[in-house]
Amino acid sequence: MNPRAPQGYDPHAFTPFAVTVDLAVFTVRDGDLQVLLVERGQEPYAGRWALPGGFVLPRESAETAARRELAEETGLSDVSGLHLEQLRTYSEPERDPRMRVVSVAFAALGPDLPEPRGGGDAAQAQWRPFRAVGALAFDHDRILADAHDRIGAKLEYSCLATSFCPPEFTLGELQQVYETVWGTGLDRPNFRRKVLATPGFVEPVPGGARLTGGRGKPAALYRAGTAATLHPPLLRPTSPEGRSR
Amino acid sequence: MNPRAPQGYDPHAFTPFAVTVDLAVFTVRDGDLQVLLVERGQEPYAGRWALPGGFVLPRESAETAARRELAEETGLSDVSGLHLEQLRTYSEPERDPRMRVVSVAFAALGPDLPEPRGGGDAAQAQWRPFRAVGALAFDHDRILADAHDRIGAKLEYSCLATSFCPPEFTLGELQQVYETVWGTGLDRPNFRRKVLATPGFVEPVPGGARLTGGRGKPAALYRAGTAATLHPPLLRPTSPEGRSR
DNA sequence: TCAAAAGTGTTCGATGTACACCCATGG
DNA sequence: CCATGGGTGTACATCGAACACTTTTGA
Repeated sequence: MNPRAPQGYDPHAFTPFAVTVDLAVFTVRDGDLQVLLVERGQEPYAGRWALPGGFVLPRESAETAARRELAEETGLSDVSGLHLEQLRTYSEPERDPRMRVVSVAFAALGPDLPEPRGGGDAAQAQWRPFRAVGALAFDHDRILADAHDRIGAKLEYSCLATSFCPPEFTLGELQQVYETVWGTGLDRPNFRRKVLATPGFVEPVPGGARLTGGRGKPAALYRAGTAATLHPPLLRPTSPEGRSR
Repeated sequence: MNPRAPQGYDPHAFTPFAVTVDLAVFTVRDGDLQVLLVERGQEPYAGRWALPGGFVLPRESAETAARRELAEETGLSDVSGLHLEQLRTYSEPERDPRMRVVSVAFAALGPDLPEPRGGGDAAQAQWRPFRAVGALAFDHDRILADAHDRIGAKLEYSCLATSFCPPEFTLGELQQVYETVWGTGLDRPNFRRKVLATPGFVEPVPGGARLTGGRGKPAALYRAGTAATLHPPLLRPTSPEGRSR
């Protein structure tokens, strides 16, 4: 805050900025990490894919705006359960060729979300495999890469992975989240022990069991626990690669 | 609305915001964690302490603005070596009673920085012990607490601690950074081994040695290495407390 | 010669890793 | 009865916590 402004800011002391939110929404479908993208309808970057987002309205915070946009873009009526996390703010002067736009970026995670309804205009929205995403509009490549890095890192020391799972899930599904985001394989017995040894990470659903692949032994079901952080962390394999996949 | 906008945004689609930066600048002096604060000269919150900061100018990014403010407030001619890190953005509609202000918060770290020159006006700037900071203006309590949490967490898995040290430092000084920020004691022999076992964390200065407390064996000197992250991390003691202090 | 700070060695339990093995189910 | 995925047991290397001990300096 500028201590030199008399009372009420000097109207010439600041430039007005437009403030937007951009969302990197991830989901795991069919063992594949996917991102929600929209196709731009007009210039600049017409026809290019971009992250969904929009303006922050006069009476809302960036967090509120992000959740509103998330609901609009995914078409979900209840997004209150989805994990939404502020990433960082992108404010390079030239990031939007038209005017000065500062964007607060968010990462959002959800379990196998439904197909998005197309946006109001010609713009369409779609889930795209993360690994196959090409060049995006504006600085959205960078935002998406930062979001993926953050998610990957947070899996190590937080209980975030359960946000990618439905309310009841098997340990195999939870493991697949880690493997899908990290792009590595993990040892199933050790993963299992590690997760169960962390109090509050998951809690068993008493009578639950589900067949996952159609074959094999039915797996026990779990719910997300109350813990938020993982002590000690679940580190991703260091050198070349894990094992089974 | 910006006249450059070609077929740009609908002028009614967005509200203009003022964008500021707020800085939580930490330093370690006399084995104490200190924060740079400014005293506000006028309403609102006249006479209250606040984090330094100011408006983002038309042609600069938030990062550039933060570094400029940092130089102005600390009075240092060269702040290029100081660690500056974006924390998050605070955008609650009512966070400034006068108008809509979105603030990008940064955390900055430096080794035993000089006394700040007072700001141009009645406002004065001072180093204050972090543990003794009272209620600040606006939402700066929250920002400061978030900054401290972030710094503490980053010490665990990054080489950030060297940013609190002068160009050449002893392992005892480095350890004191951890102890000061975390508020715990650490076992010196184990700390030493851990640091030296991490390639690129520190590198020895060939002939260097320094007496730290006036008494005792002179300590070898080290420089910051090239590594940025710590694998494996240097976790802070879990339960009640460490040992020596 | 004592206090204080740096630095080394060693023990022991916890943790992670790799892998062998058994269990339940559908085709 | 075999493939497939869930779940258990175990041996071994590695790491970190705790603490005893030596070294070098100033008073």
